[in-house]
Amino acid sequence: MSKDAHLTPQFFAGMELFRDLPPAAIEKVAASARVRRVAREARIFNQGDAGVRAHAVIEGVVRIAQTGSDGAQVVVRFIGAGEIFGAVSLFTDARYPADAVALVETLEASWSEAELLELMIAQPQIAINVIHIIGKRLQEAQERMRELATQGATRRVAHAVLRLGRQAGRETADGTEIAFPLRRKDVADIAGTTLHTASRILTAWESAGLLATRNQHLTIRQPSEIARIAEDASD
Amino acid sequence: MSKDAHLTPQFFAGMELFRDLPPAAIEKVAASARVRRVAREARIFNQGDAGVRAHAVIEGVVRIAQTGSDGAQVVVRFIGAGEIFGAVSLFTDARYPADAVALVETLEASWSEAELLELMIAQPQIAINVIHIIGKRLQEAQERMRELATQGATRRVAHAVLRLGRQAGRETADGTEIAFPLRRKDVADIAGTTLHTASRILTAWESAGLLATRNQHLTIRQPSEIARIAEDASD
DNA sequence: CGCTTCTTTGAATTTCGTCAAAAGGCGTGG
DNA sequence: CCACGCCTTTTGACGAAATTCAAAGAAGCG
Repeated sequence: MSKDAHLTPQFFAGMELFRDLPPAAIEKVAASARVRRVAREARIFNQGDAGVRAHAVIEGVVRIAQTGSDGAQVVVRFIGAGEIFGAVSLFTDARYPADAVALVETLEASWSEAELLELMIAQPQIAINVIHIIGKRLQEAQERMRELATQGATRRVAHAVLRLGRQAGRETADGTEIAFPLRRKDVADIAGTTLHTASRILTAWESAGLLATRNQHLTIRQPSEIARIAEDASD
Repeated sequence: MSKDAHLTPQFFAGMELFRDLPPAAIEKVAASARVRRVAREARIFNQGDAGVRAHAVIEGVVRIAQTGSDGAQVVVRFIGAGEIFGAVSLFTDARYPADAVALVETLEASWSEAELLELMIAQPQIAINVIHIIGKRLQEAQERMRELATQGATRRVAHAVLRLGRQAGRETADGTEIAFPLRRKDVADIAGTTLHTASRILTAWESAGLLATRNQHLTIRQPSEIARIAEDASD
């Protein structure tokens, strides 16, 4: 990973959070950001931690997962470069509602609640961007709720794979490769099923040539076929 | 229902959306609102409709439900007096992502995207309030996702009932009564199960004296016991 | 090369959805 | 006021789907 090629104001200007801001405001954003390098598998924050900050991934990937009192967990989402996380709880709880773990070595920026609030008052556009971002996530969450409530495991896994491809897909000769390592357990926790069921489904698709996994890296070879399964009520 | 006793600026000032605004701004809010009376069971908007506006319930209750391509649906939430709805899609889609149906006769206010945007630019506090509101909803959605993915139907119904009690509970001699009519199907669509399973569970609780339903009105008689079921991993 | 972590696979069990049908409530209109 | 019809709820039986239990196989790492 490049040392700090991304620590320029240009990077922040390209984030959805800071879209349509004047250069002077971007300077302020860059100046108040705290930047940290995080090792693979390291935790950026834990569910229940106080001292909430707003975070953004500069380079790398972060997994956001919520754990219940019984230990069962769901992957809420993966955060890639330019995306924000941990910001929802800023104005609500003062406690993080989920865990954030780096999937690969990651460079991360963050702002305190006071800093972000000040930026938003000065630049209402930032607040509007935040609404935009979490609005989309709320819609996605509601879709996933419907899927979980009404569809079988196979379709949910198909949706999970497609969503990952859309969010973190990289085109290769072989198909769409998902840019970060994914364990079967991760897929299961996204789709809302068990490690075992997810394994069976993915292995079956692998045998059928719909996708391939090599070293925890998943490649979608026949997106159209997986899309068909995702929509096929008989699965 | 009172004719238009709620159409005063005071009502808007009490909404979370317009919290901490100067009186002059509240006046503007009131002036630009379009107010409508909606009959029981009438649709305020349909999933897929264009021409999105931001809505708020002044009096009554609205059910927000999302329907999949296969017809299966989930109740996303119920909106009571003072709460907003339909606002998430404002900055994202230009299309409503769900249906809104009045459960009882309802008085509803709405603003166009342009109006709300103007209000937010002038008063960034409004945008911050929106973030607060949809942030809470996103957290709730993520909790429900975890429940749907990991818990059995009994616990989910228990959570649904408790959530309803918290949101729309009215204390009576008999216990906490939920302020609006609820069909078994509604409970099922909230909990993410079928009408039949929901009926079995609720009937069993009714026999055990944990709750009562009279004329589609549900009263929670033993919240603590239902809370125990909601947390009990063995259910 | 051995250990740890992840994945695969089989079999038994359970839960819940589906199918089916009857019973109950409420309002309407005769 | 009663009877009819529609909508909602209850209940039973059955079957499919997925979780759980169990164990072995593979792959990467030190």
